[in-house]
Amino acid sequence: MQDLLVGFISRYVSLTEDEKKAIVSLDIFRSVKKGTTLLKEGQHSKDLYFVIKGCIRTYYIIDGEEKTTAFYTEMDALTPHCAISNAPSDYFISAVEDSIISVGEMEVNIFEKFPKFETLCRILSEELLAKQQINFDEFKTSSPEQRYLNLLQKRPDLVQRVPQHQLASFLGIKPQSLSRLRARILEKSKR
Amino acid sequence: MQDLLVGFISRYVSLTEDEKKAIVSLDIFRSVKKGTTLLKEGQHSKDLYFVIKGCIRTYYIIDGEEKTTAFYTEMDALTPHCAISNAPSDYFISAVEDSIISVGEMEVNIFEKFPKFETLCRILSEELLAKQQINFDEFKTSSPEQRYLNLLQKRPDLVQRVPQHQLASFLGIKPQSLSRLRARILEKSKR
DNA sequence: TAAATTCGTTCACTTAAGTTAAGAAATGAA
DNA sequence: TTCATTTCTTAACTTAAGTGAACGAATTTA
Repeated sequence: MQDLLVGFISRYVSLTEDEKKAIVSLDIFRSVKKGTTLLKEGQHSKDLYFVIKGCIRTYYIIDGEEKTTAFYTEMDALTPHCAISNAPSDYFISAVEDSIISVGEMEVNIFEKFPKFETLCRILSEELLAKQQINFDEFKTSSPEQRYLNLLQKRPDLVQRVPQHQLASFLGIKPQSLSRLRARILEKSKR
Repeated sequence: MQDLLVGFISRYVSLTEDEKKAIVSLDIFRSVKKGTTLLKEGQHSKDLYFVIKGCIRTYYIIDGEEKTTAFYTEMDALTPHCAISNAPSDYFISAVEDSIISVGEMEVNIFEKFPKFETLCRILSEELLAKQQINFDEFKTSSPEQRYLNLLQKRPDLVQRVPQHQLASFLGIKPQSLSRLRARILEKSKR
């Protein structure tokens, strides 16, 4: 299981045997049940998450309503804002399915101890920023229906494994609108 | 003018006099007229931009229509995807106003020559990623009207200095809808 | 297993954005 | 300065999302 994490990191920076051992010893592997909350709004935490198996999500609670903004599945890394900004978190993180995750700690002087880790973080942030930018641009420039069809192409698994009402807020609409939109698409494809 | 760039960088990493000189000598300051295109779709470029004065924007052309996705004003840094991914750009960058920008080059071994530059890039990417994430989340969880009111709070200058049709696509709507929405808000505030 | 809650869908109705078109105002170029 | 183009607004109509409610299905929990 540790190999997956080491393998993931090795795609970005080459690691010595010692470094591999250090990572494995630093990281804790946690098995979490569906619905478990890993981080709550208002909490401080320096934890970084890497999904080995399963699915976790981030969501806000606005006017008592859950607004899911992101899903993280196998081989996805999640760095909560509060881990780098040391402000309290303004969102929640919880498990969509039974999952196995690796939880790392954001230590104060980690970059001095492991300069390679800074390179890894730079590359990951840059890559993520680029992806995020593209996602945002696509979101802005398309309608809810297009966004749903786009999701079907890019992350077909999500549509299957995630509850519809969570998907809806991820797409920026209400659950009823997602239902209707799907019925509309089905209707079109019949004709 | 160089001081602004050095000052900006100094907020993130401390610089020696030699490093300051190196930055100033590496960077080119360009004065660009309103409407000038700095980067076109399909082009390859390793240029990084830092806005000293004025405003530049990124936009896609989709079905012959311009879709503005971001604005960069004083003290904003813009790292185009193509500069880090070495794929051709899929968007345009152009000046909204007459602007003065600093154009840096993304060199191959820059991080080996200047380890501090890697720290700078990591911090900037992390910070930007966090901001971007929050922006995206806010966008998803609010209506066009809320987004416009939000923009009025957060970047009131943009609403003044940027053409309405560019603002509209930035808000994810059509120019006509923005006009109507503004009229609606005005109507509400009267009553 | 039974009751209670949550979830997904459908419906009717309301609200707001997209679309097409037209005209006025501002801007830029000859 | 004048003409042409672009930009902004308004309007009428169309389309789709929000809202509130209802109901069956699925899932939890007692």
